[in-house]
Amino acid sequence: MSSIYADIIIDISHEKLDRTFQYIVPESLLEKVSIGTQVQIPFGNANRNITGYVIGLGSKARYEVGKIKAIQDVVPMSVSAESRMISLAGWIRKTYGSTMIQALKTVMPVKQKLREKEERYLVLQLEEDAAREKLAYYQQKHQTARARLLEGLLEKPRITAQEAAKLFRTTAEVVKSMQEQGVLKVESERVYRGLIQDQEKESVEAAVLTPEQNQVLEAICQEWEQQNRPCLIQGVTGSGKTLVYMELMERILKEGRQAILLIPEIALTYQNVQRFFQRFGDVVTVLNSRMSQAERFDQMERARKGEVQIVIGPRSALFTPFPNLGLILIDEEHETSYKSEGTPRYHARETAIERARLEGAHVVLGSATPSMEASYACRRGRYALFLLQNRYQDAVLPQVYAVDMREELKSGNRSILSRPLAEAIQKRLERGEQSMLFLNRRGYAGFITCRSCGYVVKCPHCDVSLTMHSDGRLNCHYCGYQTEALTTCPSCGSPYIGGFRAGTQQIEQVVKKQFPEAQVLRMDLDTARGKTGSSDILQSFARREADILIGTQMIVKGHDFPYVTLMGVLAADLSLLASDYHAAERTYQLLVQAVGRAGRSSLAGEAVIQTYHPEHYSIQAAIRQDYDAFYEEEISYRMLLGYPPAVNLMAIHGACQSEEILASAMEYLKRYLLRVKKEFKTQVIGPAGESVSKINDLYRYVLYVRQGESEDLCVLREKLERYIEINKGFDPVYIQFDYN
DNA sequence: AGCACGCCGACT
DNA sequence: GTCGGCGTGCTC
Repeated sequence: MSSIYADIIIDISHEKLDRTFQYIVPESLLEKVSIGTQVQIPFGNANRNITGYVIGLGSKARYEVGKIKAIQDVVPMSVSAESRMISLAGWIRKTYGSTMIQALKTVMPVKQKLREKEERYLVLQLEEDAAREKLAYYQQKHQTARARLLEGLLEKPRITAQEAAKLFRTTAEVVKSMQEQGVLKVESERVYRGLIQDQEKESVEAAVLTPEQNQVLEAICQEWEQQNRPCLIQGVTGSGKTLVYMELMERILKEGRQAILLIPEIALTYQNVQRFFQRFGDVVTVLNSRMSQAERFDQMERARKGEVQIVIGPRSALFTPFPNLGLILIDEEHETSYKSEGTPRYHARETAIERARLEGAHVVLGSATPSMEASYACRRGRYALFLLQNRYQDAVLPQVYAVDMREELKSGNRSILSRPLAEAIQKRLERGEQSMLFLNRRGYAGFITCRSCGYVVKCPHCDVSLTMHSDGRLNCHYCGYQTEALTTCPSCGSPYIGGFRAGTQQIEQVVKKQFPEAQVLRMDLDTARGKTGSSDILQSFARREADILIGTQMIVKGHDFPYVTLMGVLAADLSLLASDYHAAERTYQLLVQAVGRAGRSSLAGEAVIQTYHPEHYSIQAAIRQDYDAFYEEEISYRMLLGYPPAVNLMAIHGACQSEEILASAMEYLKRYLLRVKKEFKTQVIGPAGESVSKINDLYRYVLYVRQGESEDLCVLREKLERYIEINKGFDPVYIQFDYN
């Protein structure tokens, strides 16, 4: 009978120990040891007793068997935040496929950065004379390491431990003995960084809920007590979801538990979180991606110690180590930023639900345009659905018109602005109201093509069209490659080569030309650079310093401008052209969001949607603001074509420098999949080149596995991982798995 | 991180 | 000899 071995990570924060060690699980502990268990183990030459965490179990030894020691003891019922987070990492590993170390690093960004946050300073404690004397003594005694350090300290009496170690090659022992001799002192700075200036908690403006909001609130609390399914609040823009969130938080806080609010990165602005500061004061903290690792870690530490009760932040805030987590709220649940792009490719919604399950917390999702996944789950009874249908203070939804750009072209208008939209802008200018123009997507605009032969200029490293900037240079959005503008077509030599479609910059030029008297602001990735770039532009617009704001996605997310009464959507259907199955969903969501920006106050709003496909159901549904109609159309389409959420889909991404090796590797995978197919009732599609088939000189292929019913895809993935590991031929190929 | 081991100059 | 400090390498 063979032993069971456990992979254990040591609870010491040092790069050298940032890996697993294998230990034998003694038979007496077999029952008690599982992934996430906290254990006592002998470590090092002296077998000193330290704590570790089990992050994997297996029956084969990867180390000289005689040298593997045994686990000493299991720490009983370890309820520490760590061990719960390790269980969560285990789930992420199993569900999304990655190594345990990678999963741990997403769940605990702590470990590897721990050293950076604690700035330890070495401070000279002696007077100059005494120090010189000591230095002479060290030199005379040939205590070279101490002499080096002391000499350094005489130059600069306060130095970080890190710097000292690098400059004078000191070791911990030297520092320790000099500290004991009273030559120097170790000061560790424990100042929390990344705090938003403390905000006075305002004398409780008694939050008055509308009857509808109150009803939803009570219904959710009831659900918590009964089935505790994830709750989805589907509320039209301006229905006051935030108020409901705050009430829910209030109740959780009263129970002595903590809450996490996830919001999309792009909506993380000061004005959006200010309301939470006003209501809850300094028990709230905000994380964002502009913060350094160290700053974020400090805030996580405060949460762990119970100094804060509410954390607001993007996807990664989901892993805040609260001692007694009660509620996870996910605002704008449909946003794509909740899906991780790196490894592991976890989804915040699913991961939140798992974390809540592990810790006995609640999950509440909110959106005006829920993802197909969430709505599907509601209709299947896996989530509970709550509706908020009335806009706050009786604001009315804007009037929405679609303009068929084909008709415009037929009647001789070749401008980017249709005549109805131009007229509407003119009216706003006369009335002193504001307009916003939303261009559906940067990157689709500004292709360089030859009008003679149709050649499209592409990046030599990536299979992506280059886009032209205002200085005439050509840019690749994937790898950053830049080149001079072309004057003749490299393919046919024709001089008729140039920009074709409009980007935000071109629209700005057209608008300025057509409305010379108007003040125009533009906001896109170029103008919104830097820490304050985007909020400067938005604030300036909010102060009515401009009449027209032109921008990409950024301008339609969560900002309220009371004097905006017109929203013009240019190229509404560009996102329909994207080649993945989310195209219609994205289009609908963007349009509804854009339309919702107009007329958020007593002034009546209007939205004009310019499109080449006015008959498409996503555009039709957006015009009528009819979510259910959109959902029904879309879900039947997904069922028909076998796309998620109706069907489970797993993508296997392969990348390799050699196209040949990649192609044959993917072919092998396919054959393997077909062999095990009967067992799993799957359908295999591909392999095919990705929509962007080459990035940074790596070729990329994708293979899809489709599966109707159960969660067998995970099992299949694990089988594949084993198959790939065994066969050396896959070594030069990067393979990544992705769900839905 | 903490510990042992081998190395080296200094002191009894 | 042997003591105390230094530098290196290892920890399942």
